[in-house]
Amino acid sequence: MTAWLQTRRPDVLLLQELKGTEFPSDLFRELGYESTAVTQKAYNGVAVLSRHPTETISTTLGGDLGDSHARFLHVVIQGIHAVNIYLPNGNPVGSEKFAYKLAWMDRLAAQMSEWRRADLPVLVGGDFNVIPEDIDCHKPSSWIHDALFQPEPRARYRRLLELGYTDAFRALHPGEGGHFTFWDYFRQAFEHNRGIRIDHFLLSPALAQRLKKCEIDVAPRRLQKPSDHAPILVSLR
DNA sequence: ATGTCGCCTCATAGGCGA
Repeated sequence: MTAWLQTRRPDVLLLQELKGTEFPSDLFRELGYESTAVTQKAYNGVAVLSRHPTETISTTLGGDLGDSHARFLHVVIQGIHAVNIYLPNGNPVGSEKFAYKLAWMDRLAAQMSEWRRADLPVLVGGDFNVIPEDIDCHKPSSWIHDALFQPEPRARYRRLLELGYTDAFRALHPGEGGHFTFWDYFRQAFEHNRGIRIDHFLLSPALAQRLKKCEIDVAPRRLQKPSDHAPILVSLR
């Protein structure tokens, strides 16, 4: 990951699924990045790395004071509200975890609606754990029983777009299938490009106007011991 | 149902979440 960081030198990097309480801030500082991390033991965890000064606005998603999962981090960097999310997976369908996912998405919609009312320049990025459309997976029939593909989370994802947010990748690549950000470790899924597009950047109108480029970098997925996700990059004017 | 990976613990195997 540090090799990738040094090669690509993004201004900002949003990380999800830290899965531990240790975060190597010193390492990233040596590479020129300040870091803000929200962690918990074993599960979840999100962090923002930035080459520019970062102001932390919130480390929790509103709407449920009893929710202690480390899944949300809202910062401001160079006037842009960058919100890093690790949206609940929700499997198995119909479980308490599925209900938590839907409730979390309703809370996110409420928050994103507020930001729209205030007309803030907002970028929400991260692992949404939602396959928005059929073209965002290699074969819909393989996913019909999965929480990431259910009508309810997909309707809630569309609701976020209806609030006025732009799916950065889809806006620049309309109708293009075969572009994924996640492939299972099983059965050589990556080698066969049997994946899903679940990591997204949603941009408020002011930032959507500045959208220049959005690409998925599949190269890290080919390395030894890779993450099951590939990074998605967005460039703004 | 299964496949793989990485974390955790009443730990060196099995459960859990992905």
